[in-house]
Amino acid sequence: MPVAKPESSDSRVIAHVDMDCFYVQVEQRKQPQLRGLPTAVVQYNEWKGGALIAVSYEARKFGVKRSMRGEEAKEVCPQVQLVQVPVARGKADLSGYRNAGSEVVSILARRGRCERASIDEVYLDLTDAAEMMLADNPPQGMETIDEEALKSHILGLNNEDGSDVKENVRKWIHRHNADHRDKLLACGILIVAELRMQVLKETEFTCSAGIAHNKMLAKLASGMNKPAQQTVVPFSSVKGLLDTLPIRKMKQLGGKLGISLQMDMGVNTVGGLLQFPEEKLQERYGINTGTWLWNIARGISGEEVEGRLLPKSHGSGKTFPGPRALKTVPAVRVFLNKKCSMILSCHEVNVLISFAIILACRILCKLKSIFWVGNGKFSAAKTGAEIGEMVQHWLNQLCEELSERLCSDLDQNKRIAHTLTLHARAYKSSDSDSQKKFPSKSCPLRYGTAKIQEDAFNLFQAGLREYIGFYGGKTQGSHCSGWGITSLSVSASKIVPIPSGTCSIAKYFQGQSTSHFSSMQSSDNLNTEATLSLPSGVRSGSECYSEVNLSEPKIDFPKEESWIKDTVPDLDLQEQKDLSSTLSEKTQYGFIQEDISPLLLSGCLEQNRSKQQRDLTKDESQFKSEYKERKGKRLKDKGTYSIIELFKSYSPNPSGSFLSHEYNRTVGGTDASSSSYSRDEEEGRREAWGYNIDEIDPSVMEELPTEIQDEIKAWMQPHKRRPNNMVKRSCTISHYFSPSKKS
DNA sequence: ACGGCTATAACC
DNA sequence: TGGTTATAG
Repeated sequence: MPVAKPESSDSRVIAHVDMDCFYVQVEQRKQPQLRGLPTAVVQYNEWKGGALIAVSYEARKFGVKRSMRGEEAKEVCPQVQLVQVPVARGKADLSGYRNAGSEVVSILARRGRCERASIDEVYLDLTDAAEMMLADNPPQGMETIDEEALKSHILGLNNEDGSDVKENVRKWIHRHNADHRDKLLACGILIVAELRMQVLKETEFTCSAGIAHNKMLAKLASGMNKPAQQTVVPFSSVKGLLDTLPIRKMKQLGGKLGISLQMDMGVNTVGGLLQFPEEKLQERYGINTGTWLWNIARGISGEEVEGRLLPKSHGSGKTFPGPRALKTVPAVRVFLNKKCSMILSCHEVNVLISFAIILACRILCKLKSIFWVGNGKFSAAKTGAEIGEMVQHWLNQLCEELSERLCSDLDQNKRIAHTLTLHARAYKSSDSDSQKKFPSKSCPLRYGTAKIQEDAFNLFQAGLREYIGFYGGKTQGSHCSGWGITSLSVSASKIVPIPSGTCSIAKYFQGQSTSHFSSMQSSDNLNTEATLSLPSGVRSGSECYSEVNLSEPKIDFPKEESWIKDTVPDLDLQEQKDLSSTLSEKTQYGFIQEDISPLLLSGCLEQNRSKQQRDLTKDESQFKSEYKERKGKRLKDKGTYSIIELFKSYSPNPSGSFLSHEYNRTVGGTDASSSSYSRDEEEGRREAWGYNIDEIDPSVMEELPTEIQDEIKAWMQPHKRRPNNMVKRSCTISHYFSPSKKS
């Protein structure tokens, strides 16, 4: 798993910054009266006081630990303040913490390349900043050293008998005879101290940091002195550090690999690895892991700090542990059924009363099952159909959250996700292979909450078909009863920035509209060129996505309302092929530019529309005829419309445009800027995508600055080397049009 | 059959 | 490739 990347004589300055009990700090900022008190953040308060996921340092003094239950925490520390994780849509909502993390990242990114390693951790490459400082204003010549920097811990600095620790640090920083690497680290100390103070000042959060020559050592160091302190690993103290470092403390070695090292190789410290030749380690753990191990034993780790401020994927999930599993036969029902049969078999009881009781039990069960769907309290259900409803209910919640997050990512960072993946865990109580895993499934991601919900549910059904397997129809009815779902999650990945052309055009308009674009621009945009410049025909026509099998028969559940629906509008076979080949083309590397605007429109605008307007989507036959029509027109489409639509979608209000009405009319002949869509306007909006390049008033172009004009011109005649392009694009657009079914 | 919810990366 | 597995906080 870890990949080898040797690099000797590493003179970089790398920092790892780790927020102190981050969730607690976020809650304390919200409720300042909690500051200084033993505090813990807890999620799901129903069962034994909920599970702790973050513990303040004050509370840790009392022995409160992560992964305690709320009640346990109260036992060891009665005065502990328990704050609940916010709940939205029946699940924990971490968005407050994610946003707080972004605040921090935007500050830490100021002095060098910055990699967001998790919600509360970043790596910084401060080499350039340190070299610059060394050249311009070296610490050795500074009169005073910042107080925060003086509080640093420098590994290997001998602080003996009551000597003034800060004074020792000051001397270390000031040393003129230090080697170049130590001097660089001295600069790193000052820079990181300053960054940490800025973080504190601007966000009220404290953090700890490690400063070293590579990521591995910086990470190691950041955890050594917490909270609110920083630790430095000079080159000279690396060996001493690793020689005694328990091997499990090393990142990546906290799991099975670390256990294996201990058990199979008898190695208990990182330094203990030194005795093995590289070949031996490779032989045992594979070429990559082997070299990696050999290197870390020597403190070598060439991993670069990636310039990435934003996450690579978004996900939303929920577990339904044990008793709460989304399962077929709930305990309560079994219990009641037993009672019922006991009563029935008891002769002295009046038959009429028996029936009344049974009826009452049935109603109770029914109520519970419905109630559960309403507020998530009960997991009672009895048939596959009802499990389906529960799954659908939760998937809808998860997809809603995911969609919301995708939309803000699009808004704030101008990025689009291309793959939707569904994960689930399930159990089968009766069957032989009960430990069989529920397969995860993915498909192209279409923007828009309803579409994501629909697709996710289809993915679930595809997974379920595989998971349950097909054992005949009716005879097996009873075998289907013993299964349940213990976790569900949906995630969006393959997130790429909108092409730079679009971005620079967007920036031009940014100047004209008011504050629509938010501050967090990622350095990821740099990747855009690379993405776009990749040769487009590289891959042969092979499929990019394994298709969810679209034409499988429905599963027969015992007595069944078959809740597994057909998954796609029934296009003819050729059309389906077109669609899928489009998908593989589209998602090859990045995407075809023309795909953007349908995404933007059908996605985020739709999100802003009210729910009752959602049923405006076209029905299936309309969709099909429109699809065919577009197939016919494809050669006329040149991609122009997508520019226009893109502009519209950048408008500061939900539906309107920052372009003037005149502009809209000129360009599209449709006024799409009213604040809500009527059915007609919806139609107009759709039709707008069909604009022919010739329909655009040339004067529109002339209003733009020349460099933008050039960009657009280049954009209008793209993909010369790829005559097939138009066909594929056309299909893709139809794909985005595909009607959302009810959900 | 309670440690929940995310996220990343390597492997095949 | 997508899907699985390991890892971490």
